Amino acid sequence: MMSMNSKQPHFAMHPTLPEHKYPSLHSSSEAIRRACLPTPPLQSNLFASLDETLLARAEALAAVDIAVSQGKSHPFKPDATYHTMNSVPCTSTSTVPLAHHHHHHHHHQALEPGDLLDHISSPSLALMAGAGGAGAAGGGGGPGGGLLGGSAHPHPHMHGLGHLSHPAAAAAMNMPSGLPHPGLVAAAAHHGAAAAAAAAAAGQVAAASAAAAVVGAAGLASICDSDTDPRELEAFAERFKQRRIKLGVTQADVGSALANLKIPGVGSLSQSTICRFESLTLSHNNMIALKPILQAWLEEAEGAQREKMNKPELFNGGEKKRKRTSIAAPEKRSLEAYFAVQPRPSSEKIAAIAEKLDLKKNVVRVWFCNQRQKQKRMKFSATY
DNA sequence: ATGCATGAGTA
DNA sequence: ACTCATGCATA
Repeated sequence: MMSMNSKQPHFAMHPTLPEHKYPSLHSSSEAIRRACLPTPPLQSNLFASLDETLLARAEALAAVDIAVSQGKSHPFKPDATYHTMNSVPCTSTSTVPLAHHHHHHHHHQALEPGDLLDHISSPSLALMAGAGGAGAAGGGGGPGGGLLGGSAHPHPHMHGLGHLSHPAAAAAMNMPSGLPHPGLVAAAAHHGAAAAAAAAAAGQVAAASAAAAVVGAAGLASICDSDTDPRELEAFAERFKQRRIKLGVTQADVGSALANLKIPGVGSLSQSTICRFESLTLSHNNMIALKPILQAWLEEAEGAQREKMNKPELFNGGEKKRKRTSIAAPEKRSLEAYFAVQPRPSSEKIAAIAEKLDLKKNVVRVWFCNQRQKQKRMKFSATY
């Protein structure tokens, strides 16, 4: 009832970063991408009118899939696992069997910050938080290792970066003309002040200052064209990974060590995010936002390493685990079929699909959201 | 490495 | 209700 809630992941204490940097390179790619992926008005209209037909077709396919798979190997509902979170009761037409609330907990996986943090004057230790521990790169050992978030509280969620590039992305995506305002954007990209101004104009004041702070404090290079060049990003990602490995630190280690950089507005990141950065499976803007930070860490870590090596600290951790919903292959194929005809189904359609597939509406909705996000990932941007 | 999920900020 | 950045859990 009063579940204080286990661990709301994000805290988002700070807003976004307003970097509207639009190198011609980038914008054109984005424009192209947008022109291709999203359904043009024409198609939209078609769907609007033929929607039922198409949907029916997709459903038919889905139905077949389901029938087949059910006959083969799909005796139970895919909803087997359901996370505890407050995943909304979902008025799902599905009977909502029983979401076993396995309640929350408080991640106390972190070690005693007070003790350690008090001593982390030495960069090596701080920057390499838990290095040598988990083999995240090998298979996952998540951040369970330890989060020395700059924050002293139990929640390991200290997204420092927050939504660094929201505005930029949003602006980009919402710019139907394809080519936004290169001038303004470009300028913003080159000057912190300009960026702030531009952001302010856009209504992202806080974000602007945050961005400026980040750049300044870290001594990170200002956002330049080269930073937005996909090829540069790719090259950096590769260099980063190699040097990271050379340092003997895992992706998870890097993520937690970021908090020790003490860059205003920058907290720790997960192994997932570091992994995605290295594999370019993040949005273009996300890559651009993270690059300077990871670069700063890399430099610090390398400097600290040759300076001195430290003794390992122990951390513990370990608490609750939430379950992850797993959508069975047949259902997934059906969803893909629907997605093909309508990437953005209405709430009603989502509900209908959910019912047909015997999945919770929320699960279906999220699946579509994630599917859309996937299309936008750098790797497959096909912009270059 | 990736699938499913949360949440802030927006529209 | 969506987008985006991110994360936990897991293959």
